[in-house]
Amino acid sequence: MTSTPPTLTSLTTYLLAKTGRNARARLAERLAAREFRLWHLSTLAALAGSGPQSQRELAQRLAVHPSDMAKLLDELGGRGLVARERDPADRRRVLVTLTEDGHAALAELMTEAAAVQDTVLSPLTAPERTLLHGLLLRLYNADDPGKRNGQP
Amino acid sequence: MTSTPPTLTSLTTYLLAKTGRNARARLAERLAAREFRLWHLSTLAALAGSGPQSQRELAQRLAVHPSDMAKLLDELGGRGLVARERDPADRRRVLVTLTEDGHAALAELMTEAAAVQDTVLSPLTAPERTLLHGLLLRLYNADDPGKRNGQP
DNA sequence: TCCAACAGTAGGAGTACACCAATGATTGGC
DNA sequence: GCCAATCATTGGTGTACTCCTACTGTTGGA
Repeated sequence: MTSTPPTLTSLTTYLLAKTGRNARARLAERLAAREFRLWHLSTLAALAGSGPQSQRELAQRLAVHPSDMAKLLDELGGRGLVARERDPADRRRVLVTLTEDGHAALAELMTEAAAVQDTVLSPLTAPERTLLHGLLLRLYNADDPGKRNGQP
Repeated sequence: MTSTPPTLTSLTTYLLAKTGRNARARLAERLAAREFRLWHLSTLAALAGSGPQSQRELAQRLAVHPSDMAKLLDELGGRGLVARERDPADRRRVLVTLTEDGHAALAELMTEAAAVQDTVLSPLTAPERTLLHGLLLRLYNADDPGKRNGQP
């Protein structure tokens, strides 16, 4: 009875938006159980991936407003997951580093993410998943620069 | 420290969420230029796809709160895109029908949606698009019933 | 005939998100 | 040494969403 109008399901982008939002919501839910939000995961991952960097860089990389990045790092810093210290070379900047606990937390959260992914992708076989990943990656990379700030 | 830093793009679900949200935002933008929102499109499509029906049915089908559906239909009705008349068989219900103008509007909006889709999927070849559509459709159908109300 | 259940409506609450403006500290170029 | 530009931070704004509650009609069964 709750069938979606065929008009909409014929749009690939509709399916993309829906399934994406579903995955996102599921992960957000599990992160919330650990008092985390999606941005926290993204931020930790960015730090692990690109090393210590200034808040400005971090904000730009994640396309977050600098003021929001400050708040995010307050939260992560308060839990000891990141360390903030003034850049001795330029004391305006704050160098953000992932702590040991930060690495550990990131690993945990990524495990959660993998679990969610396993659920969401369960209808697909392993080779199909790789295929999907490849296709999406190409879309993602072409996603390009209409940079409004945005989602984690 | 053998660990390669976990990257977000290695998560298929991350790509899914990102690209989906991108597509969604692009469409929303174009609809906004015509004073429409995504729910309007979904609602019109549902009416076209499943024929005249009560507001309750419509709300359930789209997973919108009934009170919000009332507001949506106010807007669509005010523009002459849907007609609302009491069901003579059960005067509590209101039967919602797509008008001529409603069909026309739906066609226009679907054209917009197709245009957006063409942009978003531009990195893929035609057979790849069909492939992607098939995979997503399977994810979508398995998406299943954890029905919180939600997104258009 | 009465009443519990249901359909639709109006108004508003709560939340999450992206954004902005003002402030203080610091820098580099002149 | 001075000044415009830069970085971080604070506090607050606007806007969508989603949800809830109370109220009006209406129905079908006891």
